[in-house]
Amino acid sequence: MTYSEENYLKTIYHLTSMTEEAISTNAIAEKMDTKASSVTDMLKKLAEKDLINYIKYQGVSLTENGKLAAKMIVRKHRLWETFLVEKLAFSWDEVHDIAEQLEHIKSEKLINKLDDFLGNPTEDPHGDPIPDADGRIVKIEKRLLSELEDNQSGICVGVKDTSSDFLKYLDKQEIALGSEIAILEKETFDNSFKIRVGNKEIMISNKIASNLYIQ
Amino acid sequence: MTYSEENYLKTIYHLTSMTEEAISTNAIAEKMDTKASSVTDMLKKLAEKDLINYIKYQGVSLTENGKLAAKMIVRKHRLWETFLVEKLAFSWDEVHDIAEQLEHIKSEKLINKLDDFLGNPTEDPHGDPIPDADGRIVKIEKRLLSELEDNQSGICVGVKDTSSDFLKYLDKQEIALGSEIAILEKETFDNSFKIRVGNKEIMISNKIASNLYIQ
DNA sequence: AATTTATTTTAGACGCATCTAAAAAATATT
DNA sequence: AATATTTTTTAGATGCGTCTAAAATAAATT
Repeated sequence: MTYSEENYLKTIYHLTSMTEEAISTNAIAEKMDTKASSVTDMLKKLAEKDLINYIKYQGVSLTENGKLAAKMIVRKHRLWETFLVEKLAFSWDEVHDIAEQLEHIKSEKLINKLDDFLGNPTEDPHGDPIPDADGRIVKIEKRLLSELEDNQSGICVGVKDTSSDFLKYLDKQEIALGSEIAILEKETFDNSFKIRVGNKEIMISNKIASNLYIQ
Repeated sequence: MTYSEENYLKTIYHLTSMTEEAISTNAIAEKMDTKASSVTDMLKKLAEKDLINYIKYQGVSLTENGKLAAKMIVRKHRLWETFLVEKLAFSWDEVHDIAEQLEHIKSEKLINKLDDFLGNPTEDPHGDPIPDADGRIVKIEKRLLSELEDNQSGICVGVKDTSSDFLKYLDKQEIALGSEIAILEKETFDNSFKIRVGNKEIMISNKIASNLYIQ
């Protein structure tokens, strides 16, 4: 599989997890910052290789082959991210672009040895699950912070938005995976929250609360 | 720089270290298992970017820019090899192909952090020097085992041939970096050697002796 | 239901890295 | 020095992934 094919497959996989319906050509093009015509060309190739189900004008879905292949790319991405943060002391906002390159390295033995070296982690530095060598994923129970009510609390176990900007904001507010977060007050007017993190009290917008996973 | 440009540059760098003269198009083509016409095309591109000195029909040499760029690729290759052997427990005959991929990952920060993580090694698992972040190389004093005479001895500090076949042979004979090797007898007829490694006595051909570096 | 708008696909082009076949230049041989 | 051989370059083609512009289809609107 080429570098480009892998990127398409991964994108389709991620889009699939956000909706029940078939994925549209435009959705893929937008996510990959490319043109719809380029996407169409690639979809033909992926369908030819039995990685996606593709009917002209009807969008696509992953075949079992495609889903497994996509999971293996995600596995590599998340294991490399874990390596970068845990072993090389990168911060969680720096690792995405590098892992984006590392995920295309072809060697099953490498990735399995890396997995062992890291102690077979089940989640990456953003709280996202890492598929095992067979593609199995350990689902963790989690809710968005924005779904909590007054006086409820939980542990931060992941982020929905993994953009560098958002992660840097969290660093600034000293919110990390494992942080205990308690809702002190929910403002009904704009759905913002007054929360306590550690022993600090801060205000966060609903947008922030909608991107933090709590357990 | 593209993946392919980097490979050409690295090849020219390695060929340069074996001769004083300008590198021929054919030499590059043979080493890279490609056609001379493909090489010519690439040489034009590299010359355009001021990475090589190229005069039609006269062969090529690296510019200062090109030499530094090549050293950075070699640095990456050898640091990754070191990582694979030291941290992931690969054997020294398995790492070349994977490092061949990893050497193209683009991130200066990554490679410098990896360097630190490994303890700033000066040599890779085959005894080859690892250029530092500025391209400096610590030259180690070494001779070929085949240059020694009766009753001389030394420590194995590197291999000239890094092919998987040769490395596997060495593993079988229990010869590794750091092994003490003593010449018991040199056979003048075929220049083969009777040597002692550890507490074993074995016969090795001149070809073997000509690919082992001793200090 | 007809028409407008949006989405998706096709057709044809381009850059990159490669190739084959032929031409040009350098080198070796007689 | 002339000729033969080898090396290198050029010319033109191919596959991959991308693009623009235009055509085809689907969805939304009146």
